[in-house]
Amino acid sequence: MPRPSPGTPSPAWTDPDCPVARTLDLVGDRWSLLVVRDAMDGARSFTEFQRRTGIARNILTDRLRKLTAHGVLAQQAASSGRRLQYVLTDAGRDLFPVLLTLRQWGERHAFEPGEPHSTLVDRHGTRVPDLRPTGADGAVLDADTTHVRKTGGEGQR
Amino acid sequence: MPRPSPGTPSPAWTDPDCPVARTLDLVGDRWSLLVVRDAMDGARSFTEFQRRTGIARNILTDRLRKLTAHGVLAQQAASSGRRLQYVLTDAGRDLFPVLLTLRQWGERHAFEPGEPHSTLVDRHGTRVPDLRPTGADGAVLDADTTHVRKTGGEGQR
DNA sequence: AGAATAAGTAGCAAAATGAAACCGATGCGA
DNA sequence: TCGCATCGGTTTCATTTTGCTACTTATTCT
Repeated sequence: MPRPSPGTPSPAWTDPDCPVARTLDLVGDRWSLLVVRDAMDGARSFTEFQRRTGIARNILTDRLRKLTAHGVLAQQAASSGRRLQYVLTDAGRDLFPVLLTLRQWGERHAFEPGEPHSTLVDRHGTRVPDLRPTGADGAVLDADTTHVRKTGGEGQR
Repeated sequence: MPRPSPGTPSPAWTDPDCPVARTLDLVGDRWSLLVVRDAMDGARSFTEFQRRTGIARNILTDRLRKLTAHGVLAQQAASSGRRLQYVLTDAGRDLFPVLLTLRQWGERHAFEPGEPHSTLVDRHGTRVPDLRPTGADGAVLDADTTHVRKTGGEGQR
């Protein structure tokens, strides 16, 4: 088997040095993250993904293939003779914080004040608290208190 | 002017109850989050966004307009007679955690082991630590320890 | 065995994207 | 103040990507 690790996109990366851009190159289309969302919520089969997302079948085929090629999903023969299933890899499960922040932003900004929406809860049924970026010293971080340090070709100085 | 608040997409939402899906409807295309990334990094003008992202000019026009319509960016006449600029709104700045988790996932999974990439640092130049979802009790949360609670049409029971 | 279901494919129309040229309104130096 | 460069787009047109609606093949069920 080749290396499933990063898996370079066809022409090249949109912006090779930026991790945000690379992530978006891999999962930043209209559907991939919804597929991952549903995988986290228990979906395994083609039909189940199709039913939950409502995505067109040919596009779903393509996305499942790309996510697999990029190491986010893996195909696995199910226990009892069933057809094969798509399961999240470690990298796929690691998208949890991304889905969580997308969810929380949506809850704050994409619904009218009293409008109902699904929520994420833990084992005890308690609502998952807002994720807040903090620095090593515990201070809350935002766009104004951080900045991107570009990489010189050589090691970080 | 209508209400800038959420700003319903044309036909309707992909999945009206899901905050993840709504967020992706608003900013989940190939470019919007890169525009927001650059806005957080100081870009203000059309040309500056164009130069940094490399996006086609007509598409950039469209994205800036949509982000503005959705309340992520706002147009502002600059101080000294300059042309008008695009600045992040509160909702836009609140996308910081989303960009951060995308960045951190990319750092972990979209680069070869020793490959260099830009990093996010705080005021002191210290690398921003990984964002970890935790429950109210402080336990680390992931896809296996949480689940989505769907909203019945009526109030939560 | 026969029917229903799963998992795709194929073909085609519609929508989104990208590249390049074009354009009017500043801004700016001589 | 004239002339040129720049900014912030718009237009046009070709290429890609989506989304539908069949159609197909392999399982699974009864």
